[in-house]
Amino acid sequence: MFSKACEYGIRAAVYVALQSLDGRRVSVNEIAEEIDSPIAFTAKILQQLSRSKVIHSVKGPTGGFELDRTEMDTVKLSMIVHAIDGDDIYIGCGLGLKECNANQPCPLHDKFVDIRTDLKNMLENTSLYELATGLEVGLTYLKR
Amino acid sequence: MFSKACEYGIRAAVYVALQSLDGRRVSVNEIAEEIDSPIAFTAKILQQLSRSKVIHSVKGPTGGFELDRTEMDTVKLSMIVHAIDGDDIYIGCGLGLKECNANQPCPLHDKFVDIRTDLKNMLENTSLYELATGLEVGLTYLKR
DNA sequence: CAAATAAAGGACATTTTTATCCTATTTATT
DNA sequence: AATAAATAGGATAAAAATGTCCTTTATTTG
Repeated sequence: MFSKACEYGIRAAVYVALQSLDGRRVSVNEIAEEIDSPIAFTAKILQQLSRSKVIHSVKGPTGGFELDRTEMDTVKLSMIVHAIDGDDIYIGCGLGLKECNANQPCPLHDKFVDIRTDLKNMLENTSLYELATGLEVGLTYLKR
Repeated sequence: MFSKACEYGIRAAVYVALQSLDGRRVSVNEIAEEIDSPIAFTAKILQQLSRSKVIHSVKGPTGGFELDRTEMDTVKLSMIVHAIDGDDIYIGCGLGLKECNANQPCPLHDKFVDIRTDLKNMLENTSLYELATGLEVGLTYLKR
């Protein structure tokens, strides 16, 4: 569904949000350790997220990644997916046709649109804050 | 969503079904031409589908690929996806966690399950016959 | 100011996916 | 039996995704 990069990206962003709830800024090393992902690859992804304004980065000692409380509400999963995987999930045809649309639909078009609309809505309505608080109260997990 | 191989596989299978409605057996070359896919790669995918009993292959002159009318009803998209992409779409965690399940869910688990259930149902309830007839009456398209 | 810390970024390596090419096998037709 | 047409399958190539390593840049602290 999502690329590996995107999976790591979401997990990383949720972890950053979780720690930011406590006012903690976190390093790439800590993030990779806590979400069980390859360090250097995770660093690249965090760069992307930072450039896309999904999370905030600070260089130097005591630096790291963080999000302020308002951003956690504003940042939806859709922004992360878009920053890393682009908009394939939203606009692409399920069967890979270039010119598939409502006027010239592929055999799967209508059925696919339904599912994708649900996915899109879910991503656009799910904030990092929501996911981070679920983790905080021990309802969900990020490792393994 | 699906791999390129799977996209080609579905398009190829639907085209085979469409032609089989008219009792026509089709060659790899014709299929690749009609669904606008790379010939040799498409041949490999057709081999997979043939080995998985999704379509029927016949060697030699006048040979090619075909499906009988009953098979078109029996063969669902889920079988094609399973034959080519395996069951990642069904069982994998949205965030790539190995041990994600209802007891130890990732932050996205519940929301993901809903969407995936819909996708699964769609794939399991959509037959090649249904897709082929849509093409036949000119409601849908396979190229571009 | 020097040293240490942490992200940014470039270059490269590995793995997986996608794609091609060539030979072998099967089979219909003459 | 010979030929030709078609799929099967092995070997390889190319491209994309994933992953690693090392240097640069920014910034805090002593």
